[in-house]
Amino acid sequence: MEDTGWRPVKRTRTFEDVLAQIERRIAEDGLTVGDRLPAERQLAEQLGVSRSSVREAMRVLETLGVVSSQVGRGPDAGAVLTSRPDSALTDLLRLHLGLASLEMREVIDTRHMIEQWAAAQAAAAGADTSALAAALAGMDGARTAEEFVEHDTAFHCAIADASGNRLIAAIMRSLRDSMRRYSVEAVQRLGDTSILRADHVRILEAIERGEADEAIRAVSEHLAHAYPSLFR
Amino acid sequence: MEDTGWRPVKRTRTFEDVLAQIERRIAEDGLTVGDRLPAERQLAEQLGVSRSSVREAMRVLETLGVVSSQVGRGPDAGAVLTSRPDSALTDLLRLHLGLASLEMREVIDTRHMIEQWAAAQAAAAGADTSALAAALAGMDGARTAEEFVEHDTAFHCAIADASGNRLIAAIMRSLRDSMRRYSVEAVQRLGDTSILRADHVRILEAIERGEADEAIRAVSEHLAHAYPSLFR
DNA sequence: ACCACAGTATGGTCAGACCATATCGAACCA
DNA sequence: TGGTTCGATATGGTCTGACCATACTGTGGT
Repeated sequence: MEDTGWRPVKRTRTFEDVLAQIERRIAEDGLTVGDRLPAERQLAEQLGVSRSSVREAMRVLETLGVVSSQVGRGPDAGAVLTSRPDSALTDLLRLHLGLASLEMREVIDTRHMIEQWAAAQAAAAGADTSALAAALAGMDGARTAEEFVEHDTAFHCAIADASGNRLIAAIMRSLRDSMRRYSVEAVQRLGDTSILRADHVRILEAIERGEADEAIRAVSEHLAHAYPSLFR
Repeated sequence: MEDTGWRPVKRTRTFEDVLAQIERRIAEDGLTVGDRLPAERQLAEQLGVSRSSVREAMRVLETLGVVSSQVGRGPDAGAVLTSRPDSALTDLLRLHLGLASLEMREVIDTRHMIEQWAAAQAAAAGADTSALAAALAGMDGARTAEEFVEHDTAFHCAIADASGNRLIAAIMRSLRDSMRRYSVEAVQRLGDTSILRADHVRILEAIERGEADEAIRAVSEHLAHAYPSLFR
């Protein structure tokens, strides 16, 4: 017997339909950050699906950092459109590192690339360096490796922020978050952080003076100092 | 009356607990790609939660590209650990672009950065260029802008693959996916693709000859040709 | 050795209930 | 008039239990 009809190669799950509908509404209605989505029950009725399916779609959107759900009542309750790609990227990196489908080496190389680029951009753009100086001061006051790394992270994320590219900045934050433990160990192994401090000052001054090439060199040498075992 | 106890500042939802438990088991049991998670009902019973909560956790893991669920019965059924960060990143970018919380300019600048780096790495590592050549041939045979862009994407992703860094490669694929429509329009506006072809050949040869600096220059000039409106 | 078919484990979906939380609003009191 | 209290209500969070669709498993017959 001949089979004239098509069989769908890939089933479409209900929550995927819901996702598509929500995405369509975002595009068509021009929704943006701060706007509210309909309530779960309402959305379920509108789309003719169960609330469970709507909830699964919400979970996806929340995971991707696109909505944030609050309970209760009032203007702030419900699912609100947000823009938090950072935690999504952080979760992504952490889980894939945990699965050993990514290696720390790859994360650090990526960070190296981003940081050079961001420092050069910041220098070329004559970016504000007050956040960098503040982080530097924080490192000077740090009394544990954890504290030091916290402010060190702030310093390097501030460079990414200064580049003016929000995607780069988000990736940078996620990279730093996911390698935090590793960084603490690296600082503890290093013991003396005075070399790192000199590197930071050099980076800061290069950006302040608008010297992009020098900023790139400074970043590169800084990473070689911080993670000597990874550089050939 | 004094309140001696702490009130949790942030409620913990059940599915977040489930996520943490699954992540812990992945780490403790050393689970990796290809291993199976317990069935939803079984997991729910083990953790003392409802199946709904387990399912919401699964949806999150699936969104992050860490598990893949198949229905049915047998060794391939159920939730299997995978490593597909690409679609997660693609969804992330697409949604945030849709919310106007990211601009195409930022995506293209990021691509510029990655591509320079990847080309330099590939050149320095003496990477295999057969995939690049194949993509080049595909572009020559393309008869529509869509077809051209498809092979063009393959070419540039092959550069990222050749860098040997899977994180970079995944980001590259996502960037290209999310800017696909934009690329097609750019090619249509351009009309003649012979300049792009010359650029591609130049990039390919630079990588083959191991000339990292020339590869960087070639990539940079190529992007300036492809998106003239974005370059100062 | 092959094939047909019932059994079963799996995810997918639904309906309906109840809970916790936060606001709103009306009634009440000063 | 102003404030306070407290019930109503809208929201997400969770659970239960059912049923469906799918795809393998095993059994029994040929």
